[in-house]
Amino acid sequence: MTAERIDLDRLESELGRIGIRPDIPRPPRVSTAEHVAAVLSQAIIEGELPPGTQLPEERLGRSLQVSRNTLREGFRLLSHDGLLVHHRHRGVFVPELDEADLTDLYVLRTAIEIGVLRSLGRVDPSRLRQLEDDVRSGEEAARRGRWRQVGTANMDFHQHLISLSDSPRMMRVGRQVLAETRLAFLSLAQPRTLHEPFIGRNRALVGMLAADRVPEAAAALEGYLRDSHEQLLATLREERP
Amino acid sequence: MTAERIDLDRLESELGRIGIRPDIPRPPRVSTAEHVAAVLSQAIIEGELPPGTQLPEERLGRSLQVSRNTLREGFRLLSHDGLLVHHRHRGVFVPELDEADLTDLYVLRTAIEIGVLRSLGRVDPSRLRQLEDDVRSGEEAARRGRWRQVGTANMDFHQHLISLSDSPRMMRVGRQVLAETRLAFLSLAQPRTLHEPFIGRNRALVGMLAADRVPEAAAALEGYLRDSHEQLLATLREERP
DNA sequence: GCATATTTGTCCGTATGTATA
DNA sequence: CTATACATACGGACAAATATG
Repeated sequence: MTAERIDLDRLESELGRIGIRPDIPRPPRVSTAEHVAAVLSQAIIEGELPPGTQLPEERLGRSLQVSRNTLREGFRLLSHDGLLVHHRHRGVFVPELDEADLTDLYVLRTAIEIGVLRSLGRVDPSRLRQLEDDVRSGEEAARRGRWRQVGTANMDFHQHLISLSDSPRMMRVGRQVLAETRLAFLSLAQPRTLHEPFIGRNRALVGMLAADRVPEAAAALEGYLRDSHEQLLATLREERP
Repeated sequence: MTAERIDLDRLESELGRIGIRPDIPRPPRVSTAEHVAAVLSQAIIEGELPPGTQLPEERLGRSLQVSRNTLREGFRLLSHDGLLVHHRHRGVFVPELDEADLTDLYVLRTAIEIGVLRSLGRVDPSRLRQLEDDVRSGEEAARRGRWRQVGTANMDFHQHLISLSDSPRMMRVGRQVLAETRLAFLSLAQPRTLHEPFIGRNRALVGMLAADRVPEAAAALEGYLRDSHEQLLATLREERP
């Protein structure tokens, strides 16, 4: 209980930095519920709200300056892609992922990412620029020891990889699964050992794509994801005996 | 406008058959918003609400006997997996899929279904029973000329195929993509030519799985989906010049 | 195990904003 | 252009379920 209170307090102090405030107008194209969902999503992914945190309607509504009805609409949006869990008559919580969730997540993630590469024809080199940027910013963050930032760059890399498919639905599912994966990483305490090995492998992937060796890249990615999954599982077992 | 009115009238008359009524209690584990989403989802998939239909809050709320707040929560749930589209300040509508949507849908669908087969080890024969049942009920419906029912059996077949993965997330995405695919089929007027060729191919797939020739089944499924996609595109172009 | 307090679930009324006839 | 219908968003109310002592 106390822990949750503290987390919510921290959220409240962060809110101005992240988003909603009456004096900071938001783009008029976005509904309030969607904006709420975006703010909370970012807070969760950034680790502002650790797994297990409850999000009480009344209090959070006051913090975000939205009515309970609107807040609940935002909750519905987020709970649908696994970033919140809804316990009927108890409220919404930041989910705590277990081993089964992790395995499940990697089954889906592998299907999506491999599916993208298998559906890809030739890759336009100009579209690899984003991937190269992500690799570079990952390397840069690693040099500075900012391991959480390395994780963010890595997620961007995979999101951009998926967007090579030009398929909005693949990108949507990809966004969901990557957000949940990020959640799994966040609950673990060893960002360095988790992220470091994959910086080089990301660069290698870009190389294969640039050389138009897409099937080779697909095979490499499959091993990559298998290794990442196993390492994540091992770390989870280590930290939670 | 007039057409939409008529459709809604039909929905209202169907509502009792489908679900909500004050005197018909629903399972107490399900929130009203989720129940609303389930009812609407079924109505859309069954073709009760043709693509393009608007769902006005006030009127539909009266029909379903729920408040507008609750209805809106249900809308948020559905719009998130593509069964409703939300036009800001205009309302929610049953989506009309175009060619791009169709192609997009099949990219995702292929990734999911092929991903399932590729992640599969040996298949427990007892788990193929559901698939066999779906094939049989498809054949039966075809004999009777109930082509829409053939379509339903086909969707069940693919849902059960995906559930072989034992991955809740794969099954969730599968449900979404299959529901949208069903929507695409519904807007076309040739259920027979669309469904007939695939009855036999479903049976063949079960045969390969039963014989533990999973990679062969994966290859067959890939061709299957490619053909289905092309046929659907051709029909769409034919019916909408 | 019970009584109480808190939180969620659901509904209603209303004021405002927006798109369309 | 105005008129109208509808969605957006808010706040209050009460019932129902859960958590707390």
